[in-house]
Amino acid sequence: MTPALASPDIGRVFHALGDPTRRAILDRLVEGPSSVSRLAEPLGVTVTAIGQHLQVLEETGFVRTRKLGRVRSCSLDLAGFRTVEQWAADHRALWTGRMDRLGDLLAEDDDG
Amino acid sequence: MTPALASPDIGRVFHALGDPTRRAILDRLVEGPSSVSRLAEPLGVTVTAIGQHLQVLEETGFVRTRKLGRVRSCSLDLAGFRTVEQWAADHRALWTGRMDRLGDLLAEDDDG
DNA sequence: ACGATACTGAAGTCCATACTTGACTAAGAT
DNA sequence: ATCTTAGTCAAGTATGGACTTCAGTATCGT
Repeated sequence: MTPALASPDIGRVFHALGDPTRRAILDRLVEGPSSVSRLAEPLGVTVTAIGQHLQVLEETGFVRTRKLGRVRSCSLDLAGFRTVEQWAADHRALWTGRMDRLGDLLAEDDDG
Repeated sequence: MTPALASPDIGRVFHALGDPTRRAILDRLVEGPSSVSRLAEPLGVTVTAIGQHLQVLEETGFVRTRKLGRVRSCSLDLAGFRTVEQWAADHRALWTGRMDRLGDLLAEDDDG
């Protein structure tokens, strides 16, 4: 629904992906949903730290969580991923288009 | 040569894009090459700061610079952009594929 | 030669943030 | 009821990084 450039904060999205622990969480969630403590286990950090990362990942659309009993189940959310893809699509036209035109211009200097 | 997932420092690439000043530099360079001081002017930071950002952007493949006389000419480099696109392509298969299978398995309830 | 311009390097400041600990609540197990 | 497990909240620490100033170096204009 939200059009490409209306993406609220692409900076927060990139910032979220800039952290190795958060990327590790996402890698783990590709395998399927997980609880907070099971996410923490292999990463060598406390569950508190994971909770903080999860908040960032939720706010940026990479993770969705739901609390069932005392366990919080975390799963991938594709919204954040689509934000990145949309950014790439927008900037592909902008960046490569401009670069191609530059190439055209430089190649055409025999055409007065 | 090296396939997608071998990209060593995707973290550095995302970190580079996470900063608003660096994204502003890239936006400016879409218009064409620029000197360091001309990049600094509209951004309200010192040329030293721009120089530091340029180093990050060069190391992550977003900017190429060449020094001509006393002026450093900065232009867009598509390598960094392609790194992001490649990451998106790899994770599209991984993420959406897995999500689709999950959807098949669970026929899950969808909010939203 | 002289001054102005364009940048660079070292060093320091300051704030964001990734992490911790410890006290707490809530839910399941016995 | 009690103990244990799963997670949360509030502070606090500490390291990284975005930025500055100041002192250079090199190049250009006159």
